[in-house]
Amino acid sequence: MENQQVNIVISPELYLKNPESSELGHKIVSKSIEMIDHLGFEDFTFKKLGSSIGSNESSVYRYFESKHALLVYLTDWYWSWVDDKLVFSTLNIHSPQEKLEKAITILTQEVIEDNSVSYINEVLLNKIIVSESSKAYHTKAIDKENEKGYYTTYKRVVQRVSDFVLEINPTYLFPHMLISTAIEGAHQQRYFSEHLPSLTDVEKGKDNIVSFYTDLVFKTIAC
Amino acid sequence: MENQQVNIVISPELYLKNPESSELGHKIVSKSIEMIDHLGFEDFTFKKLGSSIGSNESSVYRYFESKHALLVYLTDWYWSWVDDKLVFSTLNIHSPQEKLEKAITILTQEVIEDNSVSYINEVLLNKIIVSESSKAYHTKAIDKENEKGYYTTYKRVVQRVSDFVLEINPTYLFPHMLISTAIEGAHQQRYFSEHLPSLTDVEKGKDNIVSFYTDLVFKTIAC
DNA sequence: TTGAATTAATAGTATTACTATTATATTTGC
DNA sequence: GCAAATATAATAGTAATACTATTAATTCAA
Repeated sequence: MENQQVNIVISPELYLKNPESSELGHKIVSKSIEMIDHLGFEDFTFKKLGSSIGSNESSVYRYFESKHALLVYLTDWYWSWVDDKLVFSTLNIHSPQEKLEKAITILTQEVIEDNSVSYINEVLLNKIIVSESSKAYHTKAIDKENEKGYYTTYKRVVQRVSDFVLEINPTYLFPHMLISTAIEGAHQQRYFSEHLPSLTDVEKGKDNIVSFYTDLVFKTIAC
Repeated sequence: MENQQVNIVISPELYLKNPESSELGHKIVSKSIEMIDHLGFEDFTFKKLGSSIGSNESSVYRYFESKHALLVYLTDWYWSWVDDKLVFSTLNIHSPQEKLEKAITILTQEVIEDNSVSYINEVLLNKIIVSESSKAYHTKAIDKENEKGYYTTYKRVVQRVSDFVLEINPTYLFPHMLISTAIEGAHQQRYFSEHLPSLTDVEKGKDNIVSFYTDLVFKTIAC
């Protein structure tokens, strides 16, 4: 899986000019991931980004209409990448149980390898998803953005894994709630384990999050 | 329960001047809840708040050192209120199962009555918790703020209900993860049901969220 | 009634999140 | 190989934000 060829295509609604189409675009995406991870989304600005890639603010604005739009782009990229991993790694699994288990692992594990796409650090991107991505959809413009298709990739991921749930238990009534709870919950628990550990039961050095959500999902859908 | 006398005391770290100590303080808290619900946290400003209560920006700053500090205050107030409800409504329940069920209901249900504290609209405050409260702790200053005790009330709520879990199953290893997953998950599902419904299985007119999380928790802790 | 404290009014600052304009490169079609 | 189109850089500017500081007016309390 480490050498899987990924070919992620992002919907044109999510940018003004495709950052994949130029060297500057690559730098914008690459450096923004580093800077958002390092500064946090609030303190990250296009001015700082521009100057740290030897360019400037207005050039960044030719690619993304706002800071928020860039965060949505990064989030969508992440979910496209995860969806690819899901498809690829469940392709040859026939047992529905094994398939679901694999999917939950992919959705809840920490990303520790960075080797899929040259100019995107997937480890840092995963950290951004954990600590900043909820800001992408907690906005007053959510309904308008949803209509424009900003969140379709994430919905596709939830739908895909919900379908695995239904393969195991076709009568289970809440597969989407269960899977979105596991996805968002795992991110939250990762954030809590680092900053508010008394809200979790994560032990130093151990990663209980994957097994916690695997257990939770299988117990919940059992007949 | 509707007429329970609530007496919520907020830790002095969470304000500069106690908003409970003056009429202006009441107005600040009261109106900020309305305005954050209406405008969203990003578009809410102390300038707008000041002028809409017939006062001004700098007077608001005498109570709260920043917009963010006010959100943390409101969040803490909410959890103090919920903790009060938890204690009060489980006091006379002896069965651990019933106690936990009651607690999960309190934590995951939508607030639909506003009658506890005159100048605080609990219905709107609950809506703010659902759509804005994650911004309170997703900040680069989280560790410093945690040290100052900004999030102790929330932790107390999670601890209290985790203890109910352990009364039922003393060998269950992840009570905090389970309860914080249920709390945050319920808020998330409420938000999704309104804005990204395909991530949920909530049907119009029905409130599946309470029963979904009750079922999930009890199945997960069963031996 | 004096003085302390609270609040209101005003002004000011650095920064942000943009938009607009122009100049200079770079690429591309012919 | 060159003109035309396009991309980028540089600069400037704007309205708003998130504050701080100062002073004046009002209220409260001994």
